Amino acid sequence: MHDIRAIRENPEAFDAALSRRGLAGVSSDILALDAARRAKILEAETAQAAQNAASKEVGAAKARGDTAEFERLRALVSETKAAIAQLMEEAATQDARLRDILSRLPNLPLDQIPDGRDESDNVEIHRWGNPRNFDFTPKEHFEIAGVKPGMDFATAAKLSGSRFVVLRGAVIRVHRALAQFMLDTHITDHDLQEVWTPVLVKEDAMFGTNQLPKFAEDSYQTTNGWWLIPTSEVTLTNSVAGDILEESALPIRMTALSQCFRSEAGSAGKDTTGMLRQHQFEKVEMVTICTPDTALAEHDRMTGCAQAILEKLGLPYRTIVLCTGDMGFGAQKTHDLEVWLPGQNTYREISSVSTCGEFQARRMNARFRQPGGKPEFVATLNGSGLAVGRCLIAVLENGQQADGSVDLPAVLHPYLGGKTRIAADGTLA
RNA sequence: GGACAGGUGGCCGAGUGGUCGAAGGCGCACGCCUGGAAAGUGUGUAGGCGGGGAACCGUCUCGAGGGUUCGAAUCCCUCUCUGUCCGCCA
Repeated sequence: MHDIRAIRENPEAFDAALSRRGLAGVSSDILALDAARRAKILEAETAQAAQNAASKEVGAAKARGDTAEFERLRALVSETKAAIAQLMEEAATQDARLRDILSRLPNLPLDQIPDGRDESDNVEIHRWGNPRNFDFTPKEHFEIAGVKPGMDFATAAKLSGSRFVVLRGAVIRVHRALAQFMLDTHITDHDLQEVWTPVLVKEDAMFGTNQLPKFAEDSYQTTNGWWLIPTSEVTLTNSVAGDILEESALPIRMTALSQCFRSEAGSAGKDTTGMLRQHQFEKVEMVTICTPDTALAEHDRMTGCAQAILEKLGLPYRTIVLCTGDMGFGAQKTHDLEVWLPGQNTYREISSVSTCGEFQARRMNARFRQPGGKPEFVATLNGSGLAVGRCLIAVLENGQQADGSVDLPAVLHPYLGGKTRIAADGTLA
C-alpha cells in the first residue's frame, strides 16, 4: 500500500512511476479524495472537541449539585449528538475509501528497473551452467520411463481432478529429499531460521501480503472464512504484522517448507500436462524482514541463496530482472530464476525473489524502531528457495538417460540412503 | 464441541460510570551522586489520524465491533484470542 503523504508531496513522480507499469496516473483523483477526507476529519473532530468539552461541563455541574444547570447542559449536548455521529461516520467512510483505493494500486518499480511491457523485455543478468548435450531427444519429465511409475496423474484426477498429482516410489523420495536438502542448506549455509506455519489463515494475513482484495479469485477460501495460503510468504511475512521491532532484531531471515494452494484461475490451457502447474504444491520459501536501507543488499543475498540450491544440484539456470510490465503487484524489484528444462528445451521459472520495500509493511502495520526513535516501517522480501515440484522436474529432466533411467545429483544421495539414480523400471538404485 | 476464567502501555499490574491515555512497579533513556561503577536519586518514557513553520493543540485507541449514557477501561450484546477442566482426536 502507498503512503498518501508521499503522493501528496510528489504526485508527478507517483504518476510517472505508475505509468512505467502501464497504468494511468491517478494522483489527481487521489489527492482530491484526500483533501475532502481531511476537511471532513477536521470538521468532525472540531465538533467532537466541542462536544467533549460540553460533556465535561455537564459532569462539573452534576458534581457541584447544580441540578438545573446539569439538566440544561445535558439537553444541549444531547441535541447535537446525532449530527456529530453523522460527521464522524462520514469521515470514517472517506478514510476507508482512500485506503481501499490505495490498497488496489501496485507497488512502484525502483528507478533501476528496466522499462518494458511484458516478459520479452526482461533482462538477463546472470547465467550459470551449460545445458547438457543429449545424444537422444530428451523427454519431458512425465514421459521418462523411470519416472512414469511414480508420477500418477490418473489416480490424482480420480481423487481431485486436473492439476493434481499422486507421487510414489522413487519419485516421491526424490521430492522429499529435495525439500530436506533445500531446508538444510538454508539453515546451515545461509543462516536462515526454519519456521513451520499454518496453511489456513485469516483474511487480514492475505491482505497484508496483497493477495487481497484484488486477487481473491487466485486463492481458495474455506466455508468458515479461512484462506489457504498460495505461498508461505503469507505466514512468514505476516508473522511480524502489527509489531514494533527493535532495530537490533533485524534482519529476520526465515525459511519454511509448506504446501501451497492456487486456483490457477486464468491459466486455463497453460502447462496442462505434467506437474509444472498444480493446484497444490510444495515450496520452500524465504522471507526477510529488514530495514528499508538494507533491502537491496538483502535482495541480492536472497537471490544468492536460491541460486546456491540450483548450483549444488548442478542445474543450469539464468537469473533475470523483471521489467516494469512483468513485475508482480507488490514488488519494487524482482529477480526470477529460470532453470533449464531439456524436455521443453527452454528455461522455466523456478524461483521469484522480490523486495517489496515498505509496501507490505504499510498494509500489515509492521514497524521497527531505532534506539530512541519513532517507529518506521520495515522492508519485506520474499523468494522461493525453491519450488520443490518444479525442482523435481528439473532434476528428472536434466538427469535423464537414454535408457529411461535418471542420474540424481550427488548432494541428494545422502538423503536417499546412498542411492544415486532412478532405474528405468522406476526403482531407486 | 461443552463449562469456567481471563485479554489494560515494551513487560507486570491497579482501576465497576466523569477530572483516566490510565496509579504503582519493572525495563529503557537522560541527568545527579561517584575516581569509576553498583546502590541511591531526579526527570522523561504508547501509537494512529488531523491541524500547525514550530512549540503545541484536537481526535481516536484499555482484544475487535456494536449498543446504553450528556459522559464508558468500567454497564449490555456479538465476535475473537488465551488459559484451565471435560469430550473427541493425528
